Amino acid sequence: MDLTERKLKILQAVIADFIRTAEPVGSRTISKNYELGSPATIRNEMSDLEELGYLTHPHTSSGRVPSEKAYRLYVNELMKKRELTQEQKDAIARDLYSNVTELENLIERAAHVLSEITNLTAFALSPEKEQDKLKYINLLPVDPKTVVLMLVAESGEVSNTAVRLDKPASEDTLRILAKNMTYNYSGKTLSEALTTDIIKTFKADAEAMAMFEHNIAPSFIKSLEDMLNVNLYMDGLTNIFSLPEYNDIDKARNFFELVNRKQDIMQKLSSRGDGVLITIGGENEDEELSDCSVITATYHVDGKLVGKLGVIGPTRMKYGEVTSVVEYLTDNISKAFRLTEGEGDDS
Amino acid sequence: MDLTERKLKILQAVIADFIRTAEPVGSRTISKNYELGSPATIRNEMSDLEELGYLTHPHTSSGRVPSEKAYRLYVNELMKKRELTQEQKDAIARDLYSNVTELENLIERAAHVLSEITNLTAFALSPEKEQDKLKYINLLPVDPKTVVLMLVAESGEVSNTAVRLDKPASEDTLRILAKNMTYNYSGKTLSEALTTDIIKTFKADAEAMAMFEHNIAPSFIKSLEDMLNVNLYMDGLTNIFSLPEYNDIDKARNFFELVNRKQDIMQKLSSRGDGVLITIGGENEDEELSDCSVITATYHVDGKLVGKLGVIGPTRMKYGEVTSVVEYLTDNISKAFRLTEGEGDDS
DNA sequence: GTTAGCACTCGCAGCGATAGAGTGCTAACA
DNA sequence: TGTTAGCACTCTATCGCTGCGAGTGCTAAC
Repeated sequence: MDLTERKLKILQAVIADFIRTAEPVGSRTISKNYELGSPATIRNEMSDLEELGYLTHPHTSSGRVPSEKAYRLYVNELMKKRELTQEQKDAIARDLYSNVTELENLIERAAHVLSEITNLTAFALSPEKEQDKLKYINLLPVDPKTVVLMLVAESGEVSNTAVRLDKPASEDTLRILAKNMTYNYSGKTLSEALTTDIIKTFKADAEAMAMFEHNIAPSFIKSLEDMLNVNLYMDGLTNIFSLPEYNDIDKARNFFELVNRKQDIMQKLSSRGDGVLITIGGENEDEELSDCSVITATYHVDGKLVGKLGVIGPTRMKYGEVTSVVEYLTDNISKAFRLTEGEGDDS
Repeated sequence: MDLTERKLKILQAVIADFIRTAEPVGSRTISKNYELGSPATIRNEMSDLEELGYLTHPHTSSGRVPSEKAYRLYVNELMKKRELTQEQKDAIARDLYSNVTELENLIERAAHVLSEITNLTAFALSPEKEQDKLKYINLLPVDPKTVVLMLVAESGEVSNTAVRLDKPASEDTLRILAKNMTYNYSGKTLSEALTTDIIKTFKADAEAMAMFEHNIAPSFIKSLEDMLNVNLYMDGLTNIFSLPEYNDIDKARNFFELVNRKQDIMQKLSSRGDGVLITIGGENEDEELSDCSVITATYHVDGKLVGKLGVIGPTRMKYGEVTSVVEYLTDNISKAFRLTEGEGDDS
């Protein structure tokens, strides 16, 4: 790793140029635009860099292209995180908060903003809710044989489902059931609630029990599952059409088919580590992503809810810029939601 | 329009062949595969058909391609709606009902199934809810300064929002407000509720009024708007990559950019008429759709909720087959939901 | 009215020639 | 010893040319 100063500068120049133009970079170009010596000198240095594995050659008589190793070095040491300008920050904030009332909404917007700024395909996962706790459960009569099962979580999320009953239920019965449920489940995390054997925890008369078991419990489980569900938002899919690496129709097709498998994508993303994480080309375990880079970051809401967002694009991407934006966005989501939740926490 | 029998048959043959192969159809092909005369005869007839505007010529020495006028004739008179086989119907039903509990879910699935069967891009709009009526409104205390505003509509849809209050509210106050709201709004359609001047209809003490006006009314309006919102589901976007007409990267790009503008698409779709509707190429008012055909159909739930689904694809599409599938699907959605709703209507 | 035959048109794949970008190597220079 | 100018060489991309094949339109015969 003991590259000379000049080699580092040349490498950086090649990477910068290639990221900008997507064309192999020749020695003359570097020589002209940077004060690093004559084309011949640059050539010699480039030749060394190639031997060291930082550059490659599409064919003998073409310029140099950075290897994954080069990008890795760039990301770790050379790249400067470009701090966003105030204007950019303002623009992001404006876009992000316009017309947003719910977290899901904010997340969706974040994916949108991210794709707009980076000109890449962006995604965002709504928070994982394993740690969210049930706070309050209620059963509300709508008509004699319909009740609404309402669950409120500590995060503020509310779920409700209309439940059909086999026989009419008295308000009393409902009240008892709801009380019982709240007593047994409030304070439990959603996943705990889901794995608790529901029936055993109950005390009520036979009729109420039967109703609970046959009508309410299934809906309760379904609601919990729904609340636990993580949503994936994607945006900027068509941005790849502007990238020369996807000019080939088959490449474009593969990309779309990849990102269309939402289940796969969600799994891949959620298995990634925390913080800002950059994986380049073959560093992605996934064969299909071997010529893409993926940048993800984690946002936290109230130190409990955790979600991810990021971009996917060709290995040639503006790592510095994208990283800054992704960081800024995750910070802002955390802030925005601590704020909303905070309004109430002081009571 | 007084085409001879043979001309009609030839036209039909050309259309069928072109729909299958996407290649201009030559006279020899027709002559070999159908008993309609020698190549020379067919050529003469084709020449006539061209003069009448039913066929065109990409260039002098290539086969014939059907014009939009030809497709229109085909759709109106020549095409046989291919009744689905029992297997196909079963497969659809299986796909459609697997794991479906809510209407939204069913609609989303319908779009999926439709795209799978037709190999085209399919979309489905969730029902318009202007005619849905409010049935029941409730305000439920969660903690001293949080209540949940719950709206239940006659269609069974339930909406709720957590509302933060400026000051704690007593259960009594909430009960009075909820009663008042139910009294004033139940039986009103969602749009009526939205246009009713909310404050005027109220009678309550000053404090309750203030709380209603500042905290609850805005959430109420938002909830109504949410409930009125129509969702667009699309599926099978990548199917166009299998179509030769989208082998050109620019064509593909345009298509994706078109269907990505969801707002536009929704507007275009909802402004279309009822029943099964086929628009071919230039018949679409929209410039961008001028080389596409669009087939939509309307589904009804309980004779009240109305939504649309359909496909979009090149003018060369299997009109007969697609029409049948679209019809079968809309019928089944109507049935499926009359069923679910029906369970309760007998009470 | 139908059909065989034939000249003609046009798109397309394959081929070679050419230009241009860029390298690697050698030799000279500081 | 490191740097640089010069030059031969390599490889790609582009253009024009050619020949092939598919298909037409027309004419004349049936």
